[in-house]
Amino acid sequence: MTGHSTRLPGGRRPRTGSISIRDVARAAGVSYQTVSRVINGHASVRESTRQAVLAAIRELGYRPSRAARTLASGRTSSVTVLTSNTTRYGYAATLQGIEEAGRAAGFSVGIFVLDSAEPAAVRATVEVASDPIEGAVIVLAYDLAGVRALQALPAGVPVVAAVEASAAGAHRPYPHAWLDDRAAAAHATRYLLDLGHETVHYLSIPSSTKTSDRTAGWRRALDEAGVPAPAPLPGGWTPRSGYQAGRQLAADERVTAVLCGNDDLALGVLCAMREAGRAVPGDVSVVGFDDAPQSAFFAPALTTVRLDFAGLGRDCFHLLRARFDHGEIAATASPPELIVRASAGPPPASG
Amino acid sequence: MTGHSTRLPGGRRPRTGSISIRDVARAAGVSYQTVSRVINGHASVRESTRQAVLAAIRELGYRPSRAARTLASGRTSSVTVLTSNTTRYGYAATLQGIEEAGRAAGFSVGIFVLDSAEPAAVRATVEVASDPIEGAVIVLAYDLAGVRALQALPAGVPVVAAVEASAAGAHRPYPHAWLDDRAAAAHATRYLLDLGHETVHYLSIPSSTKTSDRTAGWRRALDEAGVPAPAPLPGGWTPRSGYQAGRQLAADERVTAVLCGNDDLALGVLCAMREAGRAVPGDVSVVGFDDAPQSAFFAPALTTVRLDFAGLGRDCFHLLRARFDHGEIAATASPPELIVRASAGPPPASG
DNA sequence: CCAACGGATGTTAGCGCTCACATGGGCGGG
DNA sequence: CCCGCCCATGTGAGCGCTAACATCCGTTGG
Repeated sequence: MTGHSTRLPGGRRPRTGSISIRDVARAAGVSYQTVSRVINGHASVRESTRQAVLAAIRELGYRPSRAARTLASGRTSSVTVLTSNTTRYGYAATLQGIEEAGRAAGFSVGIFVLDSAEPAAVRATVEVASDPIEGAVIVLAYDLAGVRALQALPAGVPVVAAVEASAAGAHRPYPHAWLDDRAAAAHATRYLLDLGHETVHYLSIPSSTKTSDRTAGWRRALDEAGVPAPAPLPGGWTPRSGYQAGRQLAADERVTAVLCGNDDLALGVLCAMREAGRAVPGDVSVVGFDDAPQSAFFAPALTTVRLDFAGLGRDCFHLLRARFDHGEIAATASPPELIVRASAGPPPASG
Repeated sequence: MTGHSTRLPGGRRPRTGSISIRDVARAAGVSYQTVSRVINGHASVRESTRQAVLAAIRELGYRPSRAARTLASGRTSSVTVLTSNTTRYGYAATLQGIEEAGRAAGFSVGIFVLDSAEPAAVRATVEVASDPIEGAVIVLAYDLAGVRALQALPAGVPVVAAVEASAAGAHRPYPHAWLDDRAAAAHATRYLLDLGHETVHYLSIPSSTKTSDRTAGWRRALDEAGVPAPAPLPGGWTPRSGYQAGRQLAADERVTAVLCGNDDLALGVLCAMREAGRAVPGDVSVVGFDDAPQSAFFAPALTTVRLDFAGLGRDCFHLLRARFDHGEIAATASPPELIVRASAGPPPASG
């Protein structure tokens, strides 16, 4: 027998070819702990040592392993965002905001999309998405799937939610950030009313709850003006859905103003009106929601409510950190703002 | 002295409160290795044992730690996608495709956005994004930032790229997936030519390389038809950019057909034409690229090229896995397809 | 001139998990 | 009736890193 040259019990695969902190230490002639100190910017490392380590790092092309670091420290440096969609403007922009804030703080952000609002499916996705150590989660709870995800999240997972306007009385057991789309909807409705319209119809996006906030804002404005609220039309998210609803709206001579739950819906409505020979804004005014980059170029240019989704995303991230670090965070999202363009005007002369 | 009750050297914080495989093992009365086997679906675990372990898992609410698993196995189960944007339709849809395929395979997907194409910025982002153990990266190299990221990626990082049509002769040192937008551009151009237009103008998106593939396809179709190619107009990504270029185009009586690098650009052009009193498609035909969900509802409905970004995303992911697992993957992305709607028609009667 | 100090560095343990191997108990065949 | 085999399970090691502590050294002040 060749003795110790035989594979010892536990003699291991050299597995990954990646260079570790130990390789760097060897190259720099220090202990690996010193390397760790350099990486983490700890004080009390002599400048010459630090330089030697840095040189070794560069030479070997060493990059730290996030997994190992997370495991060893117990501190995570990544967030997972749960969303039902990545292509819709509001969602994508929020995501981009989260990523921006996260990257600035040295966090990596992961995404999980909720394919369906089906409780079992949501539960399954949530299950894998909520890692006990990678932990932190941001849920885009603009819709049913998101709200359900929030509920399905195991207790103890640090979470913040991006939600529709926070209801005054609603108790939410998790930190959350929101854009005041309730006030925004009220504002847009009032704008239309002030233009002289007798009432304003509302084409809604699918709601996350029984009472959508945009719907609530619209209804409030109508109530305050003492105007009876027509039944809101339930819409989807897409232009197609807006188009279908738009055909109904166009067929009804009495509708002269319609507020849409988002710009895609408004685009569909615009298309349906054109097809039906109803002039916008001559015969009917339409106002959108979100101010997607395209909306200024619709025919006619869409009057809409601008929402600072990226700011909301950043706020969500900061809220998450605040939860662990300190206590205070300043909101960075701009308040909603009505962008007046060409798609809304006074009602036609004769009623 | 209370003896061993004093903190031993190395006596540790019980740090994370999270339940580990060992807690489950204790609860189920087996070794932690058996728990590991159950989790990983290994054979040779007696059914009764498996059930006991499963019960313990449920009861304790145990969820495996991805970090620990990755670290121990050396195998990663996550991908990072590098992109310069998340809101643009093509990017967002590709991302969604990657996520879908990834989730189906039990992978988590992270994103890093490249804020700028500035080499130093790209390098910095790439540096943090490429974890030596989480390793795998998909780059959305539709633009300069993406292409630079590809170059800046440290050697040894497993990477696949989503690129513009693969140039026949171009040697790419990494696996990549693409949609044949070169052929698609040629097809769209030919369509316009066949409609009777003397030539076709091209409004390009910013190119990742000196020779964009969409541009190349357009030029090829023109060459094949023996038609001189007008200078392509350099555009950006946004409707605004399309609008600005569109004003120039509208001012030139000779342009009767314009192909746009994406639908946003086309939207801007449509807007500019309308403003200039040039009828679409009566006076000038415009064709877009991508087939965003909005495009069918533009005024007029946009004739455009549909690109299967989600399929491309899925392909990228599978390519990445194939690199390590087996060798073959079947493309799932649908080929580009010209969607004929209302924005293109024959040129005006008199030349 | 030596104790006490403190800055720089090394040592030990272990995060939660997987891998390679060791072990034990039930079974069939000689 | 005992051996060898295999299935089920346990044990030992270590993935790359951080935290806590130990140690070593050159100073300084009494």
